[in-house]
Parts: sequence; C-alpha cells; structure tokens
Amino acid sequence: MEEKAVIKALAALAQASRLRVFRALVVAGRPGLTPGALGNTLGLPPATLSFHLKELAHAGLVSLERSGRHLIYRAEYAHMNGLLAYLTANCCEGEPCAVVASTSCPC
Amino acid sequence: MEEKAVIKALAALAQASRLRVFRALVVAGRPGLTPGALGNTLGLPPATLSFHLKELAHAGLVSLERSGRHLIYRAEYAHMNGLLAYLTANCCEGEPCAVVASTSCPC
DNA sequence: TCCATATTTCGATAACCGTGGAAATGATGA
DNA sequence: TCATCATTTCCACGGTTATCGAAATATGGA
Repeated sequence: MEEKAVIKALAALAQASRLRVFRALVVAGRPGLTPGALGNTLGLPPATLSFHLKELAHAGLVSLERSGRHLIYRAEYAHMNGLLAYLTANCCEGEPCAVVASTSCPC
Repeated sequence: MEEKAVIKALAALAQASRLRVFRALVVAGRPGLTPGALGNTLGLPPATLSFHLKELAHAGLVSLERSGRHLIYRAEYAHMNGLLAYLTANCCEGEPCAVVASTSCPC
C-alpha cells in the first residue's frame, strides 16, 4: 500500500460521522448496510451521509453494489488490513515485537 | 480507547509529513529520534516539524523526553495498538475472522 | 557570564473540510 | 407512463489546517 492511499484512508476515518459509518459496516460484515439503514442508525441527514459514504468509497474503505432500488455498502477489509500493516511495518528496528498487525480478514 | 482519542490519532496520521515522522519513529524504536535528526532525514523546516511533533504528541502517538539540550521523541506503541484494535473490534458480526489487530508491542 | 546550538512560539496566508437544505437523478411496481 | 421511494448532486457558509519566516526561549559549555 502506498503512502498516498494510506493518507487518504486515514483522513477518511479521521472524522466522527465517517468513523461511525465505517465501524457500523465493519461490524455488519458481509451483508453490508444501505444508506437508509445507516442514516436511521446514526441519525445523519441524507446529504451528509451520502457525502461521507463517497469519501469512504474514494478512500477504498468501502465498496457499494446496487440491489434493486437500494445500494449496499460494505467494509473493504483488505484495504483496512493494508492500512494497519502499513502503520506497523518495520517496527522497532527488527527488535522482537508482537505488532505486525496481522493478516487478512476472510469474512 | 474512546472515539475522540481515535479520531485525534487518525487525524494526526492523515498528513504526509506527520505520517513520515511517525513512521520514522516507529522504525527507530526504543532509542527514538531528535527533532534535528528527523528534520535532516525528512527535509522539514524546524517550525513545521515542531508543529507536527506537537500534533502527534497531543494525539498521544509520540512521547518526548529531554536529554541535555536534545529532545528525544519516541513512538507510543501502546497507543498505536489501541487505535488498530478499535478499527477492527467486533468485526464481521462474530463470523470467524483473523483480524483482531493483535496485542501490544514490547519494544 | 556569554555564546552557540536546539527547539518552540508567533503570526499571517491560502487552501481544504463538514454540514445540510433544496433540487435532481435513478429505480421500481402499478 | 406515472407515482413513489432511495439516494445523490449542488451550493454556500463557517471553521479548521498546513506552511514557514522571524523572533523568542531553553540548554550546556567555555
């Protein structure tokens, strides 16, 4: 993962409404959530929510799929894991160190 | 870790200069680095670097210690790990999932 | 005490970001 | 085709952020 993508992802998450949206999608897992459901849960007006979802999608942290007249948003676990890995890479000059924020999420 | 702290940490990292500073400190490990060394490595003017270091310190991502006429900045691994854990908590509705960004860094 | 070096604070500027109402777009079923 | 519901785009406002030169503040050594 490149620095630019990392910064975009971090910036996307560094905002209360977006972090909540993303967390809700992370918890939701495979089935994902529609903007309507997210809006109800989090109490965000449609325009605001749409703005933030686009921001998250741009950052690669969520994906969307149309299903009838609904959209389904899902967390992109691989991208999130790339982000975590970037932050911990080459930690501590090779000293023994348990971070190496693991792996991938096969949800 | 609370949402507010998480957002502060993410915002602190969502900026190229700061991310580079933090990464340099993560790699440096226990010995840490002085602002002078960071400035040389990253080519940042003193005022800019100082601004960013304060930002990182405020976010809890780095700590500093005075040593003679030098300051030593270090990455706060525990805080970083708290951040990673927050992002992956309760992932995927309890489906089996390898994320759970591990543990702590005993560097 | 005084100097040289390390680092921070001040201040000004330009650019970016979050918010949400109102209007537009897109999709479906009748 | 039309009515309806879901979602996005447009727009304007106020607030926050990054940058860095110049000046101020440590600190230790001579």
